[in-house]
Amino acid sequence: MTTVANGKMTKPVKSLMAIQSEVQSSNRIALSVDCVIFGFDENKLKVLLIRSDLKKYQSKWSLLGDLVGQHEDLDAAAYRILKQRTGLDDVYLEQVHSFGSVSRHPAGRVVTVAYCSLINVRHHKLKILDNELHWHDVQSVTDLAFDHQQIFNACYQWLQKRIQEHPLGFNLLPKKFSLRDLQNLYEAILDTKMDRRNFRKKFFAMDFLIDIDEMEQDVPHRPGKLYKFNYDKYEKKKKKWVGIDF
Amino acid sequence: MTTVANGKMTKPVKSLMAIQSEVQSSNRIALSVDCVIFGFDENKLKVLLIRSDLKKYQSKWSLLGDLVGQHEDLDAAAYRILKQRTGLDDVYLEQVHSFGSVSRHPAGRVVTVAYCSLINVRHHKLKILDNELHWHDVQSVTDLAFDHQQIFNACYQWLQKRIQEHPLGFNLLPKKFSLRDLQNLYEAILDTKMDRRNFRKKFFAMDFLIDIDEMEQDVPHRPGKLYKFNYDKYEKKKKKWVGIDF
DNA sequence: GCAAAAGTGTTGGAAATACACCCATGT
DNA sequence: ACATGGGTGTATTTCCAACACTTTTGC
Repeated sequence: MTTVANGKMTKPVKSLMAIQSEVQSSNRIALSVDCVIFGFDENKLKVLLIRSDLKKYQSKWSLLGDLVGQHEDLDAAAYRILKQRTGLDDVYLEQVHSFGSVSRHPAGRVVTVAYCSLINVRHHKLKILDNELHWHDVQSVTDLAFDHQQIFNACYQWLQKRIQEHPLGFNLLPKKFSLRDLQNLYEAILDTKMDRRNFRKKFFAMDFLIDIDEMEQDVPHRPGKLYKFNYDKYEKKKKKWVGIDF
Repeated sequence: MTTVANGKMTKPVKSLMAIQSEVQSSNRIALSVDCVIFGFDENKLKVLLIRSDLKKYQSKWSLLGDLVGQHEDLDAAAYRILKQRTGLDDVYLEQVHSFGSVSRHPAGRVVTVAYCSLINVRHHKLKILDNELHWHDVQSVTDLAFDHQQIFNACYQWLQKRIQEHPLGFNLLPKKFSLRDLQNLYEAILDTKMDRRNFRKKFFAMDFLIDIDEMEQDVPHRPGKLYKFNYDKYEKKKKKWVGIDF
């Protein structure tokens, strides 16, 4: 980081103190984290929303966010918000993008960093239901508060792209799942239909599924086999991708 | 954004003023932008670096950055830095990632947002050479100041992935280029060798190159044809990608 | 005429797609 | 017995990788 303000640089070197004073000057900005928390239930992709804190947006839904503390790592702030809202802490979480328009927040300048999290809805019951916290179908998410619609859209697109390249989807499923569950997940997220046989072939060919020799229970049809995802094997085999593909 | 600090939320709605006071409270953080500016020259991928401002890092190179102004959009800050350092303003620029470890900067808490820019070295002469601003081979970039090595690595990886999926590379080339130029660019960025015939076939099949019916000049061998990239056609044809590919 | 890189096609293998029938279970 | 979805195999097509010779220019 440099400290040029006008493009004319005269002193090649600054003392630590000179920079400290700039960093501590009035030139500081409120920084928040907003979490887009995806879940999967009843074969639909869901997202966690709350009612906006703010009167101006009282009737609108918003993402889960909070200011980042002075002495808190950015990632840590995201984990804190997740923990506070869902009670979970060992979850998938990834930074997606930062949003910093001057006028994005009515209370003043707030730059926000968006994080995506994928959690298993069944592994956790929402306990803190303040602000009407609950799951919404992603299809029905419109007109969020602030610029949260834009943030949500960016994260949803990110997810769609991401699950095609990385095995994130498993975070949304129970540890044991059937191939049908897996396909439903992909179809829901990508909003598409896939051929059942080819889907199956593809995943078996990847060789990251462990057959745990159990079957579905209480289904009104022939039960399917259950599998676990083999993270270790995936880590070892990750492909190096070289090819051009616009 | 909400304002819960302890996970127990009592008031479901806050006034704008209540939030304003939080945003304006001491809970603010210095925010900077760091630019990783890539160029391509002599068949090598280059990056712009300066000497660190800071005595502590006096012998080290660092990225080009500056604090974000109170009333400045995040993207605008990145464009400003580019303009100040390179004199260019109509360039490719994209946000990559934010870095927010508490201890990443010795002068205090500074969260930084990394941007990548791709510019054509020939279209611009560096005029402001303060802090020994100049181009470095990416291969030789090691041991940057602050956490800039980490930022640089993230941006370089981002670039490698990105040029395989999107036609960014053309920003690094002159408007008119030969297929050899294009292949050299890809080989330099991806640090690999490609088959000339297959490369050619691939790009012609994409059908985004315009044959401008000119030839290379002053080359000591048979001159190649020159092409331009057809951005319009690309925008129309962009593929929708559905497929699983870990 | 020689050096250096441009330009050009074919072939074999791998992967993706499309597609239809039998099987196991619950009701 | 029937309804529901599970499980499997094959033929076709498409895409990718490997590979060698002729052409044009400058020197």
